[in-house]
Amino acid sequence: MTGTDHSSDASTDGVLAALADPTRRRLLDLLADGGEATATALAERLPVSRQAVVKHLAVLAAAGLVVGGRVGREVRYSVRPEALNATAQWMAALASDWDRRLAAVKRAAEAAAPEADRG
Amino acid sequence: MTGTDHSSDASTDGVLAALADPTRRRLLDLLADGGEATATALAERLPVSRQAVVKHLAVLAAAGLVVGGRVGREVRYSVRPEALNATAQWMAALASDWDRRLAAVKRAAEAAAPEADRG
DNA sequence: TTCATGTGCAACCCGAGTGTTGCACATTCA
DNA sequence: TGAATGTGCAACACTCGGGTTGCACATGAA
Repeated sequence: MTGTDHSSDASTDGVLAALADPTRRRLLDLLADGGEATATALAERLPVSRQAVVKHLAVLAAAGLVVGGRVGREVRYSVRPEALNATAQWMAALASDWDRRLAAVKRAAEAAAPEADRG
Repeated sequence: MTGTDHSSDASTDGVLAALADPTRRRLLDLLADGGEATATALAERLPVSRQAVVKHLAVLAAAGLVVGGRVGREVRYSVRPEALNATAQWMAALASDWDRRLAAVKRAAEAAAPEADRG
């Protein structure tokens, strides 16, 4: 029962699912590079239709990775680092947790049998 | 052209895809907690069949997140932190990259129009 | 050898996600 | 006002991932 459950984290869940798709990562890259862009403009730089881009942006927005604001008749999207930062930290914590446990297991094994059994 | 393409990273790609699924995250948690386990044992602690677990473990192994070794007639899986660490760092780098760009954009905007246009 | 346990492989089902197209609505500009 | 541009919504097709079941094969124990 050393368990700290990392498997179900409401906010990171959406971020991980969003980042799993290559097209969405590409969108994030374009947005991070350009600072701001509309779905129509982004679609011109990708091999998919505008509607596909819109759907991807909706997923990214739901995950908190981007935010879109209306300016006149267009909707400009931009990147939002907070959610990504949070997930990066979650991941780093998980990794160090694994390291901790593995080190503990290794120590236990060595303590139980230094080189062979010793009576 | 400030672009540093984070969107297509061969190794992180698999890790992100692997982590996108809740059942796989749960598996990783069980493995990190128990240190080592077989697919059959893991299936008993999850609401899915052994075969489903086997498939998930294959995905995790392909991503480098777990490794399985045969011991007699059973295959024991354990967690491997390296790939996770690498992806966590990739993600942190991406996040700080976003921060950098956004800060630059903000400075540029403020420099261009301190409070209003000034001729 | 016989039985139990654990794994491997294959076929199959099903839902969700990705992508498309078509059209209606909104906004800007001539 | 009308034309151009951009967005929103809906229906549809298709693939793929997650899950299941069934059975064959391998290994350890009695």
